[in-house]
Amino acid sequence: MEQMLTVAHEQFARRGYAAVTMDDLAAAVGVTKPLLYNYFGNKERLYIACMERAGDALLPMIADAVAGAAGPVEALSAGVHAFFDFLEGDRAAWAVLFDETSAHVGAVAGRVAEYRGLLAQMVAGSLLARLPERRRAQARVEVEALSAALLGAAEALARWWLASGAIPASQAAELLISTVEPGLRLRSGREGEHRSRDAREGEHRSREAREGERKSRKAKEKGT
Amino acid sequence: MEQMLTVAHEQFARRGYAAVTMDDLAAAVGVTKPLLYNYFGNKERLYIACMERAGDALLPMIADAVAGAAGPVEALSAGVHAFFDFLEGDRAAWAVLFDETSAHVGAVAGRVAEYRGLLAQMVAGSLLARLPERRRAQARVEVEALSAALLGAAEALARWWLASGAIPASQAAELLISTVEPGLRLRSGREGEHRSRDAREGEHRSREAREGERKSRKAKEKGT
Amino acid sequence: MEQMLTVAHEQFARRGYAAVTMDDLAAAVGVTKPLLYNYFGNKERLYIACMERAGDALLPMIADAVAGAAGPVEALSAGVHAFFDFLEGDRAAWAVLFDETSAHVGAVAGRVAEYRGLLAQMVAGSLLARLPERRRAQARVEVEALSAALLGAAEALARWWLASGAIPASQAAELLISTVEPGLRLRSGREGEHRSRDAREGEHRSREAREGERKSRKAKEKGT
Amino acid sequence: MEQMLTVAHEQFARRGYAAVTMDDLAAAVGVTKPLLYNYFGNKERLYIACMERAGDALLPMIADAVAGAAGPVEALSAGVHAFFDFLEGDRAAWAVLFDETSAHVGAVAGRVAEYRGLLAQMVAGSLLARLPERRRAQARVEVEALSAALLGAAEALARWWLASGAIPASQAAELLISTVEPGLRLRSGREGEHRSRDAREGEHRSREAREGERKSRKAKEKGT
DNA sequence: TATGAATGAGCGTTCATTCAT
DNA sequence: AATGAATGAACGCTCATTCAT
Repeated sequence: MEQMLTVAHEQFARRGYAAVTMDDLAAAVGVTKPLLYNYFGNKERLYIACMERAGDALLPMIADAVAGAAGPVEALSAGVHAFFDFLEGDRAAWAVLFDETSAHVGAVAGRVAEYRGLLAQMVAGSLLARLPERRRAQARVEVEALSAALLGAAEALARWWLASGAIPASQAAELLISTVEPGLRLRSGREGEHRSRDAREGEHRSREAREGERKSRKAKEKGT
Repeated sequence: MEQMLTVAHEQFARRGYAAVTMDDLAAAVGVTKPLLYNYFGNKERLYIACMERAGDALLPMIADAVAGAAGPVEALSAGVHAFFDFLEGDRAAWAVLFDETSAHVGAVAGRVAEYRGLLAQMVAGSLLARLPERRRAQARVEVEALSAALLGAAEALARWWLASGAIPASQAAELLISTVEPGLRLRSGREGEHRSRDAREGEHRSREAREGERKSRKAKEKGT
Repeated sequence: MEQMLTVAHEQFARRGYAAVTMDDLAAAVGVTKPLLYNYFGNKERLYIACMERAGDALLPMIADAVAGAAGPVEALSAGVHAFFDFLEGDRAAWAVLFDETSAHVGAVAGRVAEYRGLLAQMVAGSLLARLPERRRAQARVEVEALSAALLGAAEALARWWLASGAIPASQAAELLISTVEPGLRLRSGREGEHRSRDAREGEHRSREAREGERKSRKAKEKGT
Repeated sequence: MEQMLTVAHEQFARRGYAAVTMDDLAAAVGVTKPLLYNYFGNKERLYIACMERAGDALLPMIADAVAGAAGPVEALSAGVHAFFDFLEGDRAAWAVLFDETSAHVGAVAGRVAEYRGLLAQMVAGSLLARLPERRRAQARVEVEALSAALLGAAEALARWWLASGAIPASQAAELLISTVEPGLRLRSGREGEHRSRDAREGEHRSREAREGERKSRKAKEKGT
């Protein structure tokens, strides 16, 4: 059962949903097709099971990273790093979660959207947290758009990174963060309009601090 | 012939390459399958024809916009705006050009990669233009990564925009531009060596520090 | 019209009836399909037209050769030589006349059978001519069988000769003639009752002997 | 599985490779197409399977018959009889093995050629066995041609016999044998240099005479 | 007379899915 | 709990053939 998922995951990730047949899978796992159907019902549900295993590993990782961050800036950084760390750990997981080959397949599309939505919410949450309460409502749409864009950037960068392998995952993450961070800061500043010079400077300082926090928090988790 | 492409384009965009059958297309166009084959040879080539029509409309638009810009900043802005203007004019074009449903289909994959590559080159060109000659070579990899990320952001934002339609295209474009612009400016400044010594050292230090921390953490994990 | 036939003939001969499409033919001739259909009605009839051109050239050649021969022996020789001369002059003609790729195609089969039948009749005529009037009726079936066998030998030898080209056509013809001539002479002699009693008995004996040997050997095998 | 082959064999034999569709076969067997594909992969391979069943039955029968023969004369006789015995046992087998309807179909052509080649080799072996060692090399080409002719005669006679059924199989076999035997004996004698000078000259003369007659007659025709 | 444009019918093949055991 | 055997439903593609002009 566990091995079925593992093998299926690997196959889907490498060759895409449509290109993998149930015969292939059965042969690769070393069981017969009816067994696959007994366990997973149909191909879609098998794929979704793979997705969920990956999603249920990725989302908490990011959620924890974000939740453990001291402020919005740190949350973004921690989230992106968590994302690339995850990829580094399981390159295939990514492909199953976000490969759009399956995006048009009925039941799968919903599930993919769901995961994307959860991620987007988390990103949006981070972004909104930068804003003072009273601005949030009116900025919600823009934040939604920015979340989508941010996720898209992360996905595309991840794809590039997986394909080229030219730089370390953390460097890729840093690249993305450092590119959007100033813009986001300006935006929240503008939207917030009330930040003191101190806060801005403090931001600079607190970035290093946050990194440290993130790192130490993760270390603790392992110990758990 | 033109109508065939139009209808096929619309179908592919809406339902994805794999989900559209030649029978569907023939029925939708109001002709018979053999006619489709007479004109386009096979399904792949029909899809590619749709893609090319879209690509050959999109690429020059962006290229012109970028070429006509006064400087790097304006180029980015003009390019992104051109991209969203294009989408506004033909929403489906986008999906056919970048829907990954077809990415695993032999001959199509190459063509998709080609268009993506051209776009990425254009973006990379804009980004590199910010750098003084002698820094370009060593920054090339990072620029490649940034191009991928930027395109990903634009694609994702476009997808969101097409799905929600909540804001005007130009506003979506502006959102993306204003988010990445400051970061890109900082980067090119830094890489261009025109920054104050302080800024360079500060950034440099904190970056190395973070990297170092993360690395040591990961090393420890391995030991576990 | 004449060129159509020529090109079609060449195509059919080289690639076989089924493998040649009307599109191929139209393209090879340099006209459009409807023209082909105007002239020949359909593919079958076009093929038959090719066959007839070849058959109407081959049959008279052989008929003349046979008719001009001094006696039965010479008739056989002249016929076989005429056959191979014909092949030497137009190698493709052969393939269209006797390629069995088309043998199962309705209307063609009949026409092929017709030509074969005419040839067989001519051969049978030669063979029967060796027999005195009153024996002909009772030998008719055997003569029919021999005709078929002889034609088959000639066809197969022709195929081999066309493929290998190892010896001149006349030598191939001579090979066939010299191999069957003695047997046919013996046969007509025997049937004609002009053979000495010794010859008849000798032949008879060896025949029974061979039969006996064969049968007993088979019986032994069964016991194994 | 066995029944599939049997039915397919019968269909192919009766209607030819091209005329039989997989749908026909499935319906005739009483199963569905996918099952056919499960077992045989594709149409070609199914046909080849039929051929092999026939070939693997025919070849050993002939090989054994030839091998068990006392001398060259007996080998020929035994071989031809084995061939017709085989046909008598399974009339359809023949058609599948040698029907040229399939000769142009890629993978099949090779297999057909293979079987023909094996048979031809056996025949050629019998014929060569008649010759003294030192003559074999130079006679090889003629023997090849004779093998082809002999096989062609047997095939054609078989076709005639299957179609007419006018005489017993063994009589058909005997007819062929008695027709070629004397000629082959003469040939091996001549090549073996054991013939009397008279016989050789007589043969030689009549041969040249025939050639001369033929040639001059043709020359006259041209002048007409 | 000749064609550009179009099609009806069917073929080989595949795949997710399901019984009977 | 697991399978060997089987299938319904399409799918991409081709070909001989025919109108409208």
